[in-house]
Amino acid sequence: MNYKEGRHKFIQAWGTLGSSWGINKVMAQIHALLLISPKSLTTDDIMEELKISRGNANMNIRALMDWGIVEKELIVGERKDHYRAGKDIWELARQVSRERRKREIEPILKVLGEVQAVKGKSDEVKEFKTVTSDLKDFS
Amino acid sequence: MNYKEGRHKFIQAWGTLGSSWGINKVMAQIHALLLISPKSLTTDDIMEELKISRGNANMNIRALMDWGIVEKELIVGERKDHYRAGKDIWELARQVSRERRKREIEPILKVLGEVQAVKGKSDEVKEFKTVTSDLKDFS
DNA sequence: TTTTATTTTCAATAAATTTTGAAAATAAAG
DNA sequence: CTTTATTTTCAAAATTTATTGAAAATAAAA
Repeated sequence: MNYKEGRHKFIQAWGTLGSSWGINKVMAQIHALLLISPKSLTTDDIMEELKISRGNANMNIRALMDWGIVEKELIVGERKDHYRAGKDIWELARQVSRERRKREIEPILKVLGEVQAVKGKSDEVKEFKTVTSDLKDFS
Repeated sequence: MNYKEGRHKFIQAWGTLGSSWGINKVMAQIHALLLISPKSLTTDDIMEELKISRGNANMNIRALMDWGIVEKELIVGERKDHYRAGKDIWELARQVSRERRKREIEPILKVLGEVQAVKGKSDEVKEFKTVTSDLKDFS
């Protein structure tokens, strides 16, 4: 297999994986591209490689930076911004899990806490409190 | 807070959480409803509670059964099928993680294995092989 | 077998999400 | 300050995904 084929295959697969985990496909693809790139890339590099518009590229790069998994790199003598992704997979996993906790787990924990205040002693209410409490402990 | 409010709040929150993890909102809501229900429920119960169509209910119940986290329960003397969800949260987590591995992780592992066959010894190729190999090990 | 109840399917529709592209904003160079 | 390069924004369009509802299929009862 040549490099171009392999790269394409990997980027596509990473995009698909992202989709099924609630991450925008292009966002995952940009991340894949930066991950395997030895050099940092410009918005134009990314647009060209993934055949996407400037707006799309810009928004998804921004989202990756908000997630803390892509950074701007200043290259002296260059006008355009360059971007790169950290190569440490464990650190990546740690950061993604930190962000998902903050964005998605904490809100549900809040709800699970709130609904403990439900009044009543019917079977329905007992089951409800048991399950929501178990979920809270589990998280 | 009364039971109805609490239940509604929990079901909504569980649906939202599902969405952001790539699980259909209604599928997550049906699961939430069955989780907190002391008795097994019929398709009509679910339709009424979540205000969804029969087709939608049916398809998502089926999907939950395919995931192995909801089961049919036969009630003697009743025509309609009844459904229930397991209450053990750890077992639930184990089952979800087993299914996601099978459906989503295994395909990407396959790709990561395949792309190791890329030929070349440029920096690009070296970086590509290092990163994809690290990802494979990590998974 | 015929009738009635229930479940399943799936084309059409609706809703949600993503993508584009061009204008506005910002930043650097002349 | 003016011009040019670059980035950002966002309404409109395109695409993807979810939902409906009615017909077909299946299963139980009469």
